[in-house]
Amino acid sequence: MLAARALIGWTLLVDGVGGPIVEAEAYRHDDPASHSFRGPTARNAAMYGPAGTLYVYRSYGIHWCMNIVCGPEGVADAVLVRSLEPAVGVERMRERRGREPLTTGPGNVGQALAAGPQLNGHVAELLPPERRRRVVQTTRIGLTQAVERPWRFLDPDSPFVSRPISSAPRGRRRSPHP
DNA sequence: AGTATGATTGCCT
DNA sequence: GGCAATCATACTG
Repeated sequence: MLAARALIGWTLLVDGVGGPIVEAEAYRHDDPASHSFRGPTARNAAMYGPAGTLYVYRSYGIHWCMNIVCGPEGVADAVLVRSLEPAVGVERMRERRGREPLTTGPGNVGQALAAGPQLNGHVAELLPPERRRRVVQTTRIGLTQAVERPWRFLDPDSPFVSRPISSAPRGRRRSPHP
């Protein structure tokens, strides 16, 4: 899960579209919340590839979510990409999404980058960070298993994270002046 | 502000 | 048949 922290700031590109990762969650093979917890299946096979392999899965029958394998081959540790900063190919993201936000939340990232089964098992294209970022650690989102494990990492200075801190509500802030 | 619900597919018991 | 690493919408107060 240290890989999840290390990935913050790295630019993820798919077919020339993407941006710096600002929010990610770690899923280890021995974690009840991980798709690899119960061993290999047809769906999670890509998780058993070498580090840098993409694992793309269908979420709730609707969304495509992207993971980057971060453990040794055969181990099936991965990092869920939850949010990016829209940086490269923003116009194409807009066409695909049709609304804001473009790349906040794993389902939205998948749509903006046109993730799908054609990407599953491919090698992720990653570029190193261009600047230093703060990273904070919180609990993960949307889980029913192992909810307490603080394996979500994010850049608290980025406006493109799905939630600034663990349990703060989403949405715009109140205007500062009366 | 919070809470609820439908969409839709693959894997689980 | 039930549920899930989600999102957008509709409703309530």
